[in-house]
Amino acid sequence: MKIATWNVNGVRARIEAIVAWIKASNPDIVCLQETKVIDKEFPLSQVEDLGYHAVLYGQKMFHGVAILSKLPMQNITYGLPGIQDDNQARYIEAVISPHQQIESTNMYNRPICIASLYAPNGNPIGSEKFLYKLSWMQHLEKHAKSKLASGGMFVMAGDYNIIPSHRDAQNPASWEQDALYHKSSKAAFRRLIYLGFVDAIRAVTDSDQAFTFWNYKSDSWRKNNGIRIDHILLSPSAADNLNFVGIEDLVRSWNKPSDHVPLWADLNLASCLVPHINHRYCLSR
DNA sequence: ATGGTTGCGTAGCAA
Repeated sequence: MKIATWNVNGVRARIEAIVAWIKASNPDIVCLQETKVIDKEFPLSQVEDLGYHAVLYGQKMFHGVAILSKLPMQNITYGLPGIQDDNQARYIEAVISPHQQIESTNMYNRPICIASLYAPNGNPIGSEKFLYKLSWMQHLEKHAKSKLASGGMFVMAGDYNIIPSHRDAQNPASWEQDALYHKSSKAAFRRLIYLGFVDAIRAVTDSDQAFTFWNYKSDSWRKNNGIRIDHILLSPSAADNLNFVGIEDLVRSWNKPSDHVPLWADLNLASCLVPHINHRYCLSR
């Protein structure tokens, strides 16, 4: 199961590129961020024509997240749990794989929970926006901890707006006064890792060139002045089934690109098949 | 570089 994430910077401006990329990449699940559109104006028919279901959590002008999936989705959560009176559409979560029986066996697929998130940018440092970024990350940590407690497969994909380490920027020094690279931001990301998540990219490479974002300004793409701020975090049971990880960086060279590129992780869910349990006593870990 | 670019929506903010 190929799970992709892409901050598209405006789904209406990007729909042609999204359709072309989906046809080329054929993901099973797509987490979108910065759709910048209310739900009724989302270009739904164009993704449905490609065979995807969609769940949407958008708002006017800013932010906005969505999940597209070839399989139907259940138990949708709109907004990051625990944030009161949040007026920013930055989180949506859905459960996929409805315990389908595999043909002519008694094996079933385990459900997998997918989150599409768009964490706050937080600039400038010291502002209300910065405090909101750190607060939002605290709520994410709390929610993620409760999700891990179940032991089920959980994948958090999206734009975290955090550069985790010096390896994740072409020019780390230029980010030192930026909220994306502030020590409190990096600490918030590490706390997610400490919970037990696996950073999908770092499971497969130590490369210092694994960027997902290049600023529109100052010719950043041509100079490869990039950063890695889009991440796929895998719960332990999801990470156990990780096959491949990829960054579709060439999408950045397309006409009218987003400033972010798609990132994906492929899980071998065939190895996640579980027998249908009929026993009276069933031990879980 | 107190800048540089893009999307949304049509001024100026957010990134």
